[in-house]
Amino acid sequence: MSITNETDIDQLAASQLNGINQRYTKNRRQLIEILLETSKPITINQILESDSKLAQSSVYRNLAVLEQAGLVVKIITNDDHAHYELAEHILDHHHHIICSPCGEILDFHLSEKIEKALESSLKKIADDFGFSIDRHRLDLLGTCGECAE
Amino acid sequence: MSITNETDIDQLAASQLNGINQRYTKNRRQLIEILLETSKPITINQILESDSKLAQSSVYRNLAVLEQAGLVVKIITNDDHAHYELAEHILDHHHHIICSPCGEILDFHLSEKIEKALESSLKKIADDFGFSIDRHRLDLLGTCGECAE
DNA sequence: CCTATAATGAGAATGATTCTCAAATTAACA
DNA sequence: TGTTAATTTGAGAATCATTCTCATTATAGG
Repeated sequence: MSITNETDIDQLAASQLNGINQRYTKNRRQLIEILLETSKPITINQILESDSKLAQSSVYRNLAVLEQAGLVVKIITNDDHAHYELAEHILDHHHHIICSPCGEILDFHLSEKIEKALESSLKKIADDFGFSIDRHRLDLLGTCGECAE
Repeated sequence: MSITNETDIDQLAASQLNGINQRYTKNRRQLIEILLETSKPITINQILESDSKLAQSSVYRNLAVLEQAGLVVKIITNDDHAHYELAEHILDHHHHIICSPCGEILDFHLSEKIEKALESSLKKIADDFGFSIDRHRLDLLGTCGECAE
């Protein structure tokens, strides 16, 4: 499942924002667009560089709102600078491969078979711990080819 | 593989610190001890509360050194406050179940079968991306029983 | 026991993120 | 299409976890 049609995303965004009593404003729409154009998670600084008209404080605030609405996911690594990308029901379920030296993050997919096995395993574990689970995340930490040279 | 004997850990710590030209001092030993006593990842504040004689700046500095030496792992969630625990060759390979509301982190284990399947999958993926991998991490994000009430 | 080198502690500095508040925008309705 | 009330915005100040500084203390190795 993955949404690529612009209108669909706008409707979805408006609806999910509405669900938490927030408006789908021009600024918020622009953030969604920027994230759509990028194929990998990006930092606030990268967002600011991509359009100098954006106000830093608004970007922070709006990404937080979009995250609350479930439209955007904030990715924290051991690096400073959080990264942001669209939620999985807009992109699709995937995981992250992270280069520790340079901080770059790329998306990868697990085979459906392993993903399924993992999920059922995790469900059982969550039950044992008395947790209700929102999501899982799987990261590969290492060094990219460029940084290794 | 898991080390519980105190002497063994001291030898290991001394050796790994020595490997990066660092000493196994009383402060660093105490941090290792505190982490050994705790069965789950803890924050710097929790460490400071457990012994008021510890200097905050030294704890930060020494945890960073212990991390470089490969003795300690720093865990970043979406919460503020990083958590720390002993490295996997001292404890054992495991993953984290995180309560988003309260920030608590607990350890869990995957069945050996799934863990193996996952690892071989990840190895292939890393190759495809031209990455060399240090480790992987798998987190379950949700709400613990207590926070759900 | 000396000496050179590394570690410590207290507090200052840093920097990503959050907060504040006046101005601009928007939604809803007449 | 105006009017009004409520929300969002932007610029800069404030916050706070973490890192840095530097004088003092501890350590290793002769």
